[in-house]
Amino acid sequence: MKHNRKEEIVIVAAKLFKEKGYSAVSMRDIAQQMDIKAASLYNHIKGKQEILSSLVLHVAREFTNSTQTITSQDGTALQRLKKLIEVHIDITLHHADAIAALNNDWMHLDGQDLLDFIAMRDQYEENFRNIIKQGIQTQQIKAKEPEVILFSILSTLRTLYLWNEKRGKLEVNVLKKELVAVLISGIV
Amino acid sequence: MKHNRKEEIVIVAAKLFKEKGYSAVSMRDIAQQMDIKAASLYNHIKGKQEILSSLVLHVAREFTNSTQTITSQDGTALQRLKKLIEVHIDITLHHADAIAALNNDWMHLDGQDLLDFIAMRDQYEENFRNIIKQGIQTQQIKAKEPEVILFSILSTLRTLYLWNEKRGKLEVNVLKKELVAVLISGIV
DNA sequence: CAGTTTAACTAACAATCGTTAGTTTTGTAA
DNA sequence: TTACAAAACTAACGATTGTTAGTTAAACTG
Repeated sequence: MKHNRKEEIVIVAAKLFKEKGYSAVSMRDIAQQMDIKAASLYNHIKGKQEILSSLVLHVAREFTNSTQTITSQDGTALQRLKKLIEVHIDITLHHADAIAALNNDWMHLDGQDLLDFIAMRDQYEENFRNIIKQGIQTQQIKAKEPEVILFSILSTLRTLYLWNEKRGKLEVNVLKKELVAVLISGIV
Repeated sequence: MKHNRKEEIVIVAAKLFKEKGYSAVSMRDIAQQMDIKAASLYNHIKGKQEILSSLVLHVAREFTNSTQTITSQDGTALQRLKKLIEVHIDITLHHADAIAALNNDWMHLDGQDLLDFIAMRDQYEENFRNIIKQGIQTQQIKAKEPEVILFSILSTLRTLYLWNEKRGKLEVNVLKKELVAVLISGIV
């Protein structure tokens, strides 16, 4: 099956991208990690760009779909926000390496892929922003600057992939509970 | 003065590094942005590595020194935490581009520079961690998992450089006040 | 077993990389 | 104006980059 081998390449590449970034990883680096020669990679993929766009767009779509689902179902702003945080944690734990590329290497996407990514990212943020605004309107959330709240929560969620390793003993459900509590109720 | 020209190079390079990352920016890119040829850069700097280490180590030292100062002065954990957030905001607003490199390109440092950076980063995190633990002991801070609190606040602060541009109208002191409130007291 | 596809290989390409050497221009001080 | 230093230039280097062409060995399919 071609698919398996291609997926292997993407997974291996993601690990390397996470450590050094897209530009600092050569096709020969990726090949070496798979115990083949660089030219052999091209039996399975079109080029380096395809590896990146496979990685980034796939996980970007997951985020976009999840957010759409949450905002289409009913629930208070706070319930939605909690769900959003939990979903973000789930996706991060399943695709830690891909999320590194999504965070740090998206700007190396080309042409339509780049436009698609930016559109998805903007839509995701807009959904997030609307939930917060809704929460402020219904007075579930303090009337702080919405952008500060959005930025604060989103920063934490986006960097979660880095802390996933250190997490170690912390159970997923405990992590969810603690993080939801800290982000929503603060620390005092 | 040699110093001025070298600083110009570092500033220009920082802006490019922020957009595409250290590895994706060539010496020719930097030179072009300064309207000179790449070879001319070497009249002022030793090489590409020196640009990176100037950028990263300088601002890393600022963070380390500020944290040391805060922990050496007396004050409750919460007062220290507040001060730490404010100082972090100040440094970020003054060195937004350098912080991009510090966050994303530190792994491309070489030899002793890399070791020095890691040591400073670890020390910074350890100081931060101790303040939080102190706060939990004195019951100023909720008895949540310290690592989750540390990770959450630090993620937000480290990503602040990205939101600095969008901040736009938001006054520095307003930003400080809002962010301190959100990070410490939560949003409900 | 024969025929065909899959996936590896070697070799090489044009482009670009960081950097060096040697030279010329520019600016300043006597 | 002459002398010197600073800072630009041209040209080129060896290494590495992503990628292609052509070939060979292994693995299915009839």
